[in-house]
Amino acid sequence: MNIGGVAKRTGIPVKTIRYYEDINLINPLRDTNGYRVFRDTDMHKLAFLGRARALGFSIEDCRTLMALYEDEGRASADVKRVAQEHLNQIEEKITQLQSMQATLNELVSSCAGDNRPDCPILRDLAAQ
Amino acid sequence: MNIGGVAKRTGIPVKTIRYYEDINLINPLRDTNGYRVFRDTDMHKLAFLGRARALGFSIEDCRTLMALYEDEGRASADVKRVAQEHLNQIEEKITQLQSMQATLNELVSSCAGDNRPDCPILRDLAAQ
DNA sequence: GCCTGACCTTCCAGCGACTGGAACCCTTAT
DNA sequence: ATAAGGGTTCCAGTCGCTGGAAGGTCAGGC
Repeated sequence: MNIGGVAKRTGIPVKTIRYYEDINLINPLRDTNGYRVFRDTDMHKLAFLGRARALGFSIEDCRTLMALYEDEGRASADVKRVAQEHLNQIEEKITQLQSMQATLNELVSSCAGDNRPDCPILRDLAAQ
Repeated sequence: MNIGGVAKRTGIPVKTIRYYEDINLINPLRDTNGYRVFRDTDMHKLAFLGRARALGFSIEDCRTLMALYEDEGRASADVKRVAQEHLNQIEEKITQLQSMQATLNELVSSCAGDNRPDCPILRDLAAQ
């Protein structure tokens, strides 16, 4: 299958697929005309990548996870560690965003939002 | 005051301050030796930027907010709109991250994390 | 007057994960 | 023969810094 078909099937943009080849996440064959030819294994890998990326794993994490997936002798502990660390980072990020959200919520709801210049949001940012 | 002192006072790294000048967020004077000289207004601007960035506003939002701050004839509605939009994006991001968190939590807690290869995390990613 | 060390300067490159665009080749249908 | 719709490579840009190289400046001690 050509790259366009793969993009349609996996939902991963053509450019992204090419990029994944560039950074050696996948390694499709080439036709005599130079076109990429994707086998089932390539499609599987892309699907795997798509799901891992959707869970927010970094490209390097994806690389690690794929390697573990292909290593029959892996220890599930290694997989779990990667996932746990990623989960921790997500939780940290959520906490951070929630703190921003709380502050912003307060500021936004205390701002009249009319055509007068007086604004508690700017007052807070200027910390007068 | 020189850039080093400003960095210490505001907590904004030297490199970042120079970058802010580069993109015309601030405009410190220059001494005869070429050193940047920061007035109170520059420090104020930097503090403003620091707080806005800490609330997650993009650099372009910061530019807009600073312009509004300096415009005595502003309408608070304009400020509110910027903040509200930003808040919406933060809330969207939180929702997204929480969904990842839920999935990852399930996967992580269902993985034995021992030295055997069997792993529900990889099974899920492979969607076998 | 010189040395050292801590400042300061500019400029260029790199991060992550794509994305857009230019310039060009291949295939298929009309 | 041509046009549309694939495919290819390569380069540049996104965002907000950050690191490093190469060099100028300043203050204090000898």
